[in-house]
Amino acid sequence: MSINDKREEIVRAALELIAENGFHGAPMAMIADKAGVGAGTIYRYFENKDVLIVELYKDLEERMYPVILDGYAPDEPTRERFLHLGTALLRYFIENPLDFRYLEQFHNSPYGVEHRRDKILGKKEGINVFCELFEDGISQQMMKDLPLVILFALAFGPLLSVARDHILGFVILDDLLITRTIEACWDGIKRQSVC
Amino acid sequence: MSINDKREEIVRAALELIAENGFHGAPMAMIADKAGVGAGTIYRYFENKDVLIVELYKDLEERMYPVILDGYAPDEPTRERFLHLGTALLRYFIENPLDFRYLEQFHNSPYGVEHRRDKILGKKEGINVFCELFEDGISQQMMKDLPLVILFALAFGPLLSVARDHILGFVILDDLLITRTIEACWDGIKRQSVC
DNA sequence: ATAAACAGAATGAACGTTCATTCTGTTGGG
DNA sequence: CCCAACAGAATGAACGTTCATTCTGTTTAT
Repeated sequence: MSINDKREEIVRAALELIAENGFHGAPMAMIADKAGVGAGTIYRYFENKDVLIVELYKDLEERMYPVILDGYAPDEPTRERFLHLGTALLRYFIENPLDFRYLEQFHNSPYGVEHRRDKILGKKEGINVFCELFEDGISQQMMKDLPLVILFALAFGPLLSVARDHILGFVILDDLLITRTIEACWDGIKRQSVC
Repeated sequence: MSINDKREEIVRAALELIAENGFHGAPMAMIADKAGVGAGTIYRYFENKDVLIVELYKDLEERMYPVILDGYAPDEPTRERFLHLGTALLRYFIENPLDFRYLEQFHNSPYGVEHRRDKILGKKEGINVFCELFEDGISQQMMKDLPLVILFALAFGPLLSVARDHILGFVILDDLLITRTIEACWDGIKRQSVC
């Protein structure tokens, strides 16, 4: 097994165990076992458990963004761009339930809050596509004039909920249902025309 | 201190510590300390930590429902009923951040998933008001004809997100913003008229 | 006086991390 | 071409800490 394979195995094992059992249901010894390495070996690749957890998060983000942005055309109309991103994101979560569960665990932990604070205050890259989209939408008067965080909540809150429901088996999302859900999210953020 | 006071103190201490630090940042000894009782005393009131956690959850639910249902008129139009419930819920979370944080911790833990499964499959009471509202809305063709879980996600997903953002200080929700957010949620679930 | 309620010390299981040792592959002198 | 010497990767038993829970002696109420 090459060096990269070994790191890869550790990361994969950690992802699986943490996604399924949470941070505290994934002792280092168990991760080592599942990865097929000795307990001490993990520490040759990651300084400690916290570092492993954060690195794994970064890995996931890097894997995710290209997939979501695949086929994304910044010159399409706002609505189409939103539907593209929303659909891609929801599909990614459904097709990669381990990734989704891990991201949830991470976001609901102290790591996640810290990370979130950095992103919102310090404007890290990555979510920029989303920010731009929303800022465009507002300035074109296509979207409601609400603070960005609220637009994010309206757009992605439901998305996370339905992804979780699907993964836990509370609903089965087929293509039609995915489309209709994302369109409903759009209805939430779009400026309602007077009828 | 009467017997009920002592139980009350334990529950309050547990709520505070778990809401702020998570289940694993709230050791029994610390809860005992904060409650002003001995560590062993907790076990006179709760068989073990799990029982304490679940009982605390039930306490919160019982405290919450009356507040949210206060002033709720089942004969009002669907839209008004939805705005009432949504606003009341969001307000409750904002005014009781400890309760909110605890509920989040709970829902994102194995306890919560279990509980959720029971509710959705076994139809426990409590969320019935919400179910009725959505079923009404669908049959009156006021709401989109989507599975209940998805309507729930569209309605409450954003609500949880903004509550969290407010509590973490990422946004400050005043009365106007609360109203506009809930109205946006309504836009998400309501049937869009053709323009 | 008695028994229930209580506090906090004691207990043992579980965990993250360390480190002395083993294993593995590479180098270089003959 | 061979193998002795070596480097550093890998290992897992052992350590110290933390925690839920239990035990024990004391206090309190009746």
